[in-house]
Amino acid sequence: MPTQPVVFDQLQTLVAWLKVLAEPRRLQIFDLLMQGVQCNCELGEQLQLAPNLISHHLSVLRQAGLVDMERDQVDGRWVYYSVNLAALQALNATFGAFFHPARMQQRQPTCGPQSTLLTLDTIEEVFE
Amino acid sequence: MPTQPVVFDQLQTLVAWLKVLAEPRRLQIFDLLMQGVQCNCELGEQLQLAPNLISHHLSVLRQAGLVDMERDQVDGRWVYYSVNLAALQALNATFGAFFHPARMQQRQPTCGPQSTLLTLDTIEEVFE
DNA sequence: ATTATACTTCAATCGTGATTGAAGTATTTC
DNA sequence: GAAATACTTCAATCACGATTGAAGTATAAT
Repeated sequence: MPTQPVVFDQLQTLVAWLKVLAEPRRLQIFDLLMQGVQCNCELGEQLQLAPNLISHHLSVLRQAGLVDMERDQVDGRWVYYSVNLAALQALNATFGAFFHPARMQQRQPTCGPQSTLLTLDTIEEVFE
Repeated sequence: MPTQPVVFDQLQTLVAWLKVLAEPRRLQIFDLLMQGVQCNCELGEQLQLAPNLISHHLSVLRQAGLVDMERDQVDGRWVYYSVNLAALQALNATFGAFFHPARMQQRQPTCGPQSTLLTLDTIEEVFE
């Protein structure tokens, strides 16, 4: 029985991130925040989306640690949102590692007729 | 009004991929296929999942172009699945580009009190 | 204090997609 | 040709999450 290629926890973390980002509006919001700090109303105007929806999506992004929030020092009614750089770096590194083409391996199925075919890799084992 | 940072189509494509992969079982299946060719039954045994579910997830992965399918030449009842290398490369490149930390930019909100504060970038424009 | 603004939270509805179980298909073996 | 195997497709249920609308909160202006 082959060992599990990626640790379960890593996979769960990756799925959590993917779930958060696999939503058009949310990905757009994230993308807009890559352009720099923005407030709810700016995002809403650009995406033609109601403020409560923006707020909701931002909270999801925030819970995932992908986005930071900061209240205005002068007028506390305003809230500014930005991408969390550390999270972005972690995200990028994890994605890059997981989906790196070099991780792909050669392997024959262990069941079906193919499993009995000899490959260049296994043929030497037979003669031992 | 700022220009849209990423073209809508690109974003949709990315979301489509993310949706497909943002599912624990599916990501596990994809991860297992990174180890090499496998058939339905092998995957099912490793994940303790019914064959029809495996089949369903594989068809989703296949529709997204991420996974290829091949019938056994000797015994056509057996079907082998593998990761599509070109798709993996495209995926990796797109993710890498989108989530690259270097894409992050400095920007001040255009509304709220912050918008009236002068920055080093904008202060020279004022004197023109 | 009262009102207005900017945003957040809550409750309810709606839709998409995961899961389940059963029927269907393709292929090989007897 | 009939039975068996490996897998696929279909129909139905279930659950999670997006959306909506309304109430709630925090802050500032009057």
